[in-house]
Amino acid sequence: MNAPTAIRTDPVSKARLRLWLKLLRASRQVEGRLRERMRAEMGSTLPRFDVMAALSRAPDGLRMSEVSSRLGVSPGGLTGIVDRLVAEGLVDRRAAEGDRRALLVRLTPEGEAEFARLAAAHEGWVDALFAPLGPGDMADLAALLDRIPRQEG
Amino acid sequence: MNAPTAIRTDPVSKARLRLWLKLLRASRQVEGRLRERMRAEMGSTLPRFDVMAALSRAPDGLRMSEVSSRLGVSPGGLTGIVDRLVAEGLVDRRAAEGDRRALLVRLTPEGEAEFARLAAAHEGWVDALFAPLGPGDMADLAALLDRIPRQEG
DNA sequence: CCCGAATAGTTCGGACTTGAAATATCCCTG
DNA sequence: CAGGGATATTTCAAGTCCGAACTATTCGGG
Repeated sequence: MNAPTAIRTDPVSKARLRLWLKLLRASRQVEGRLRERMRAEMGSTLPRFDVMAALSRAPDGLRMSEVSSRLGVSPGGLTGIVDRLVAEGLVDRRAAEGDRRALLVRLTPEGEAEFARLAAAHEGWVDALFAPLGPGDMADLAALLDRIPRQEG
Repeated sequence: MNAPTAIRTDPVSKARLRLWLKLLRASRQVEGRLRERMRAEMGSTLPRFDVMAALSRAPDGLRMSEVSSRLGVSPGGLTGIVDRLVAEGLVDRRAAEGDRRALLVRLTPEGEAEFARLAAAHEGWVDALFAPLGPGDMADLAALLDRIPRQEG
């Protein structure tokens, strides 16, 4: 009678699907708000900000490939973003010593100032968006997210 | 001495920033894998799949604006995706009765078959990616994600 | 030393994204 | 019943993204 073996769609996999959709929605929600404010209040974009954030930690510059892999953006896509940052004078691109294939990309002083401005605003926005989560919640959420597989595998 | 009031960068807001980056990375990681397999194994894309998924729940069709708001994609962007689905014969777009501004979009029989194929594969991929999380973990994660603000606010 | 494989970047084509402007239609109010 | 504001959709420009093809350079083995 109503044999459980006849269940067609495994409820566990459906639950995982719903969880994934929830995770995706949450992430998109936050990202969308950050992008909107970055555009409207700062006149910039998240990809530009991400690249500047990576460079801000490396005063001596990073190779294109290093930025690309750290941000998880494809090398082709990075070229365009850096092109625009260079055109705006926020970033500096020059040959790496010892390897004529590679380029070193670095923030200019203007780029550092601009990044400081964007980073302060960005941190405040994130702080506000995640305010409902207490310290324990944050630790729990971080631990759970760590259980989702990374990279290759 | 060492007055706490002098702390320059609030560690709580830094922790929130790290948490957001972790959430973003997790989400991008999963999405990237799904996109890759959708492309390589199914010859499709996530946006197409998302639109078809929305339509699959509405046998009588949905308005462009309904699909757009359900998926959180801008109306302009939706036009292009639906254009391509129509060109492939997977979707059917026709005038709504009683409102000459609106269009009803619906899966064709071919679209339903294609969606069934994609959905089965997609569910399996998500299932595998979230396999490390047990039922309790999933409930916890869902509850935490629900604490992040939605929509306008 | 030299050639082929690996690596660094760019270029290209195509898809998707947003936000703003333009069109068309609806609906409400005076 | 006419105008005006709201709504539904498309078009457009700009940016971002991927993946594949291409160029340039480096490195390793014979």
